[in-house]
Amino acid sequence: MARASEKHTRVLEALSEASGPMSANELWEQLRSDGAGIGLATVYRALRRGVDEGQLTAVELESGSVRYEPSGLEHHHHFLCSLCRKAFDLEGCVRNLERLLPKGFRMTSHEILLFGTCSECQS
Amino acid sequence: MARASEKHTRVLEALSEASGPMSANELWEQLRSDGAGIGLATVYRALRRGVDEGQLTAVELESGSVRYEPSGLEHHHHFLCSLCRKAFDLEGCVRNLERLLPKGFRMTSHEILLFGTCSECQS
DNA sequence: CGATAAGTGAGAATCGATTATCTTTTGGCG
DNA sequence: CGCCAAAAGATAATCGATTCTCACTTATCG
Repeated sequence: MARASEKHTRVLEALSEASGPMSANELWEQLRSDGAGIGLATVYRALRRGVDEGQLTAVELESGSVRYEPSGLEHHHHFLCSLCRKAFDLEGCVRNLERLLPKGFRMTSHEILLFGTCSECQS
Repeated sequence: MARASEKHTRVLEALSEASGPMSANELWEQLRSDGAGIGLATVYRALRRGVDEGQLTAVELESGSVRYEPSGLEHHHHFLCSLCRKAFDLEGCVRNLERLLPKGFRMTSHEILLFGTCSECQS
């Protein structure tokens, strides 16, 4: 049976404390620099199990890298910093997206992504 | 010097007639089914040159595949059909995106992506 | 008509992300 | 304490997308 092992827990914790969705690699680097001896494979395992068990959700903001965030967050969107490549959660949404929809199309969800430089990279 | 060869031209033409950005593979399949004997490598070459020369722009709507569209289109967004995976251009935009921006962040561009089923796949 | 640089096709090679493998470690329980 | 399934680590293998290689074809220009 699945155990809430320490490494597994740390991956989930890191994500719930993050300011935005993170990729496997970002998590791996952060956890190591935090002093956790953890393998990349373990990070991937934790992410996969997290998604399978419903605690995590995968978000795809750009080609070639999937990021993860805790499930059940309030509806929100993301900001992707062009310099550090980090993703940040944004609050709020916009209205009337339906009016962009062509006739005959049905919309089930949407995504808004802002690009630019984050406050860190501004300096 | 670069020549405007037939194959190269057909890739650009296909893109300018498309109803949305297309991936290398989509272009390849469409051109072949249109009766053009063309290799995948040639499609990639045409796309790369198109981007280099400024006629094409790459857009990344989902992880693992880059799509291309003619440069210089009016500002617009995209719809991605969850069934056929095709991307479609949308007209119009929304206002007040700036208000989503956290303090200290600078926005240089944005992207809006609607998901659902296209009119074709509705039936 | 050549000559030659550009273009093409097909498949091998590469690349980054992710997964599998296999051995070692660890947590929980009798 | 000792057992054993679950976890973890390290690294090899895989996967899909893209690029490279190389032999062959085709414009273009003198």
